Amino acid sequence: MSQVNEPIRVRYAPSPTGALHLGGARTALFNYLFARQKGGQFLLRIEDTDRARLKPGSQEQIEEGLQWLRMTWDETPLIQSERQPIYQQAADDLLESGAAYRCFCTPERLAQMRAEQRARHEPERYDRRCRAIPREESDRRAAAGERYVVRQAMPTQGTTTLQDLVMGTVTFRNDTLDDHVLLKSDGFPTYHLAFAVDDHAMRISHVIRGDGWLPSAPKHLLLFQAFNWLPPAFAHVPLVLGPDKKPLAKRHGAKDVLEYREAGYLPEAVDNFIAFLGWSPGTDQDLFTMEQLIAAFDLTKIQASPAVANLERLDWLNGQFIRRLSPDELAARIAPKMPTVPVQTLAPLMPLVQERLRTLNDAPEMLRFFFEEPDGYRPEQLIPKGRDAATTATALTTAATTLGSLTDWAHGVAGRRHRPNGDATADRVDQQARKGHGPGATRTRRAQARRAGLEASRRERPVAPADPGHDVRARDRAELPRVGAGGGIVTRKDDRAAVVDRGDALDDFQLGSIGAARDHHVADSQARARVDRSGNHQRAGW
RNA sequence: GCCCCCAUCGUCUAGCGGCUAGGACGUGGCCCUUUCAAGGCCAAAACGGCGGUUCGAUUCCGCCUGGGGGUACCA
Repeated sequence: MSQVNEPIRVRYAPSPTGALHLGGARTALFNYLFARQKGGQFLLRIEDTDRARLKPGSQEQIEEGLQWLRMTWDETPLIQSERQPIYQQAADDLLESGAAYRCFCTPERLAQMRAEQRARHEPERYDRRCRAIPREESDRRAAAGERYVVRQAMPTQGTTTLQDLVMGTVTFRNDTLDDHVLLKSDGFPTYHLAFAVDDHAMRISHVIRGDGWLPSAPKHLLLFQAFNWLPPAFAHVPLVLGPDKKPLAKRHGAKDVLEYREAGYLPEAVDNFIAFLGWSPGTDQDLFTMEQLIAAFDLTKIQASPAVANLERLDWLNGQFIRRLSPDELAARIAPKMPTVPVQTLAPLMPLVQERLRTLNDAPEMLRFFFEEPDGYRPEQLIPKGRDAATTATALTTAATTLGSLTDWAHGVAGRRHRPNGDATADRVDQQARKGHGPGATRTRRAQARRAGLEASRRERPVAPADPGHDVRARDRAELPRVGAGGGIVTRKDDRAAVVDRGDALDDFQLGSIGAARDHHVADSQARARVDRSGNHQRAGW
């Protein structure tokens, strides 16, 4: 079915009716990976034969999405609306050979016909009335200016079998095939005609497309046959569903892959994520560079069942990729998210956040205390549980004095000082699940918030809702200006500082929220953030 | 209604007649830890149902059920 020794040429053929969504991006990626692995071409075709649904700017949007995801195409995209005469000619050829015929039925008659078929519980398809019109009469009526469409004349018996690279062998009975329209009365081709004509013209070797096309695949095969053309190989990939098991691209999640860019996702993570929607290399490796994806990709390993997009996995992947960036690279990626901060200022700060980021958009909030005055505390917020105002004031004053005397604020990369991983032995003991709160719950709330933010296409994550009566500290964290998020990374430089932050009154405190300490920080962010880069931050390649 | 596709943990998946059914995300616990993370260890969690074929079925076949898609002068 596929050509022997023909060069590999594939295409992604969106219709410009909107943005590039995750499912479309995946179809494009599968095409792209296949082409690059085989040393073939990856082409673009704009299917804009439906003038009614066309959306201006959509093509640019789709192209930008593809570019962001690092999919580059070869050759100039083919625009179907510019090729009308070619389709006309193709339809004429089919008319001539008897593989198609003119249909003069009005939309009203067709509607009535279908209504009757439905009432009789019969399959709804064209009753082929016009197929019986003699050629001469057909020509005469057309010449007289009567409106018509061109329909494909399907064989009435036998079967058509498709060898699909993903779905396997699929057989259709020809008598169930509809004489569908090839050329509309406005002179534009339908998808079916344009598809066959263009894939032939573009010398496409493999058609990798959504499995929504599977039911019409036999018609397409028959069409190639009618033209006496060698058909391409087919691979119908199952669609991507949203969390509600409904096809993606409709109501939920980001409709446009570019929204993922806005939400702070790395293109490499998104590529990795969508590649694994319905495909798996069959190994345990789950982090892949584009090059590795190209090397590992295998059309025949694509799952035949639809995949549900698990956005939590994308969050995790994104964190993994962020951690693998060099600090400079990370700073460059974060820079657009913090337009008021020069990238050189950002760079030394990266080790403070690199281990904790899940999206780039988390960075401004984590780094905020470097650049902003606190927006004010209510005194009661500063008093830890079990303390009173007086002892708290004393502690804060002591902290301010001690920290204020420090001159060197080198950072030890908190949490990374030779800290052997503990081995947990007494594990299986007492695994009572504490539902509703605890660290896990906090994480879940965050993930939900992140997604909520994505849905709303907002940059800012809404503050996690308080959980009254349960985890007081978690609640406080949510309510306080989130300076505390940076608190822990406030530095400690030597034992002295350590003594201070262990000070009696401070043990339940987030050091970073201490204004005096913060002030000191703000005084000289550069010097202060001389970061220990010897840590675990060089992770080139994996 | 008719046609087509699909069916392993909540999710993505490995499996291609004999496996303690493996991995990942997420979840829970422990460890590490001044916070949040990250990391390490551990745990709970799946072959939709019924019939066949076979010495033996998650795996092959059929039916059912359940999803999904198509059924336009949309792509």
